[in-house]
Amino acid sequence: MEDNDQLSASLEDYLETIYLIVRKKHAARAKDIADQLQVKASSVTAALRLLSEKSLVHYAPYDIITLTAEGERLARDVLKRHQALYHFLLDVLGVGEEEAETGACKLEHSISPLVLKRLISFVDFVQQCPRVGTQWVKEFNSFCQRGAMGENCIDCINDCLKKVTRKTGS
Amino acid sequence: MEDNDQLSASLEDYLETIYLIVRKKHAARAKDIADQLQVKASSVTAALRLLSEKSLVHYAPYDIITLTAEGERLARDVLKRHQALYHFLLDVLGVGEEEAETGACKLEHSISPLVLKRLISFVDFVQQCPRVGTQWVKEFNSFCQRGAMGENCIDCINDCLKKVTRKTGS
DNA sequence: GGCTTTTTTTAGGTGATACTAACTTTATAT
DNA sequence: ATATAAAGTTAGTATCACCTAAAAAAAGCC
Repeated sequence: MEDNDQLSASLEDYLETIYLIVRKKHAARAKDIADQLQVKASSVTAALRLLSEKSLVHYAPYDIITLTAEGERLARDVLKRHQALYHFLLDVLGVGEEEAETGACKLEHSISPLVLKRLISFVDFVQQCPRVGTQWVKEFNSFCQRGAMGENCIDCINDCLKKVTRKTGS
Repeated sequence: MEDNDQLSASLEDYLETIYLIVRKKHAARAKDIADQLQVKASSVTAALRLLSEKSLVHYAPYDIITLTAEGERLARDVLKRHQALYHFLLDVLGVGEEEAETGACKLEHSISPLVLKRLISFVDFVQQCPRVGTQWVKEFNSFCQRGAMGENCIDCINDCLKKVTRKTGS
């Protein structure tokens, strides 16, 4: 009765898509899923039967589609991976929004729990750490464009120090 | 005659494995590949026929296996992705060696050229930038263990500033 | 209600990838 | 050198994930 095995990348995509549609429209139709994933309706039917066998979706022929509790849990997990990668790609690596989105879509299926956890912490750390922060990320972008370190490292660090001193007042 | 299409993750793995075996032992046998990739010998034969059709390996039944120039080029490319990810996971995110290795193996097939380029630059930048560097990476590790920012941010930045001032002598 | 359109399912096919089992070829060891 | 072991191939099967084409069900409209 239970699903021991991991989901395939494909089924994870179906789950994620259903979750997003349900969140927006209360329930999903096969057509919505097909349009979203750019597959034919018959492929959706096949996927729904597999997900139904694994008790991840409530599905009966011609009926409306929703996620089971377990299905929703897994969908949230996929989405969490997606968003962590998206933010890393966009806010740290500084690739564009579109590239961050497609990149997250592809990578989300092969990132392990530990790497995910670390990645989330890292984006958090980069944004929180006064030694780094947003300005430093911009510095990285200049580095990428120039292909070399900037000249004004000491000024950069000094600016950073001033900012922290001012903020904490010590 | 030419291969327009992208390689599958599976064939990339075969190519990468063959490259590594050839580099170590001059030529590869099907058995080596099967052992390395944890598949049965018959699966290797099938893969070799596909790679041979794409002119990526020199292959004849019962004969020894080597890569063509194009095969080697592609194998190096996979390996480059693998190593970039490995270093990011190990040296920046600070997951262990084993996790970095398995993580790189899984992610290497779904990373785009742009993200790859950025990731390589990023690891480089983190290691070169005086504002960041090795010490900061350690700081990130503490952050991960504690789950919160450290208390001594100003000292941390001051240390960093001193180090840079000393080094450049200005 | 009945007709048309849309949606969904079914049936059947393709290609990729791996498997098992049986067979062939090559290597080894006495 | 020849029997046995190891390595490699072939043939047939299974799964996954997509497709097309055609049938069935549901929804929308007069």
